[in-house]
Amino acid sequence: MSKLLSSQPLYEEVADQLRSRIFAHHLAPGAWIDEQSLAKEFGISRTPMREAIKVLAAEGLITMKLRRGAYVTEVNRGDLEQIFTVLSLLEGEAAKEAATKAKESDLNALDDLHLRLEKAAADRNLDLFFDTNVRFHERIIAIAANPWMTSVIADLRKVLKLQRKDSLSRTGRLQQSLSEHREILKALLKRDPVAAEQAMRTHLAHGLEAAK
Amino acid sequence: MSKLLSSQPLYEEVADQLRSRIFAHHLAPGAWIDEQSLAKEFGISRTPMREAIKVLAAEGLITMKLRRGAYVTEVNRGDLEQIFTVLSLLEGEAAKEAATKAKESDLNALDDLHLRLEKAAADRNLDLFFDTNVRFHERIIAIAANPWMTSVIADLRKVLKLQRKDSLSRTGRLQQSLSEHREILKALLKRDPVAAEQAMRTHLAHGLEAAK
DNA sequence: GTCCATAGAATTGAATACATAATTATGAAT
DNA sequence: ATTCATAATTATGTATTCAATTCTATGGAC
Repeated sequence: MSKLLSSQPLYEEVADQLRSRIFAHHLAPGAWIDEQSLAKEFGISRTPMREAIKVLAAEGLITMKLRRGAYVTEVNRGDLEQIFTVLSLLEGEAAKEAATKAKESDLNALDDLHLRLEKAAADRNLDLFFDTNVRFHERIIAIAANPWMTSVIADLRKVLKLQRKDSLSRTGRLQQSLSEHREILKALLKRDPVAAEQAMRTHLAHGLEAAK
Repeated sequence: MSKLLSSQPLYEEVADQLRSRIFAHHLAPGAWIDEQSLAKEFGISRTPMREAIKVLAAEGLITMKLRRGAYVTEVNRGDLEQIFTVLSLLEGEAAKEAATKAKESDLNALDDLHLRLEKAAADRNLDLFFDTNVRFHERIIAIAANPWMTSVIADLRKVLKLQRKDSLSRTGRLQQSLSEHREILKALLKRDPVAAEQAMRTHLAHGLEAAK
């Protein structure tokens, strides 16, 4: 089945779809990736499927075992701690830099996002809350304008998504997360780098607690 | 040419060789990766060559352009600044954690490595100095024992290696680097996390200056 | 009935073959 | 002579085929 004139290579499209399946736990951690069945299901040959698997392996979502195939990566408590350690460092730095680099339009956008966050929380709309939360963080990272840092953070966040995201549904966690976001926003609006960094680090440290 | 019973997949072996060629600037930044010629030269088919290229692309050493092949990544001054920002954060954290986590044997090993470093400097043996320097840093990172952080640092350091490493040959830079290492070691031996982090950050910040 | 050995099936790894898009070269028209 | 169009060549992307190893199942021995 030859795909013509696609704007992105087939293996990337396949990688996207595999990623979605993994995040949706349709392919659960520890599960074996049956490249033959999946290729048949996608209507493609094994070649682009194998290339897609290698992309996800490089991202850490898939673990390859020599001559024994590919498996969805399993992250344990230790991995989570280590990843959060790195993430809080990097996103803390991003917040710090954002405090000085942000343009007025950036701050307005963040203010708006935070407003949506408050609204989503008030409406108990967890999906929207989660989505807006991600966008808030991504916006701060974008303001720091360090593509290498951005890409590292993105990769680590992908690995975190292997874990189920039921943390926010915990009693009180949503309100706490909200108030932490308020602190971050406040520091950014005051253009206080140190406070922004501190607030972001605290927020992510609590994120670990919430992630079980 | 079928390779039997190899302990690592062919594409990884090929990736290693390609990496060496890139670091040696035999494949210079901006150069086109001719997968056909290279596969023929390596005596393999294009399949594992393409897989190896994807691995290096994930590491950031190679940049792929849709239907236009793969090229050795070119890093500019801005990239270097951004990468050093991330590296000094992460290796600073590694040094901080090493200060408390290190066992006596670790500290002895670091002391020994530093001695070799002083010796290499006295002998004006730049290659040995550079090699020992890398091992000193790697040892500290290993003590921090955070595989995710380790892997991020390793990837970023690979990208840095795209740049020629003539910085240490600069007048005085070698002596300065040495004295910075002394500071790091001193802080670790005193098990002072804050000082170790600070010393490592300073060291890497100067590394950027030295990298042109 | 359990354990080990061997044969078969299934699956990964690699090579070859083919299709499609991009680049280069050739040639005609202005 | 220069420019544009078209043909030939080259390279990438994908499919198919082949080889070799691992897994599984069957059968025999204890």
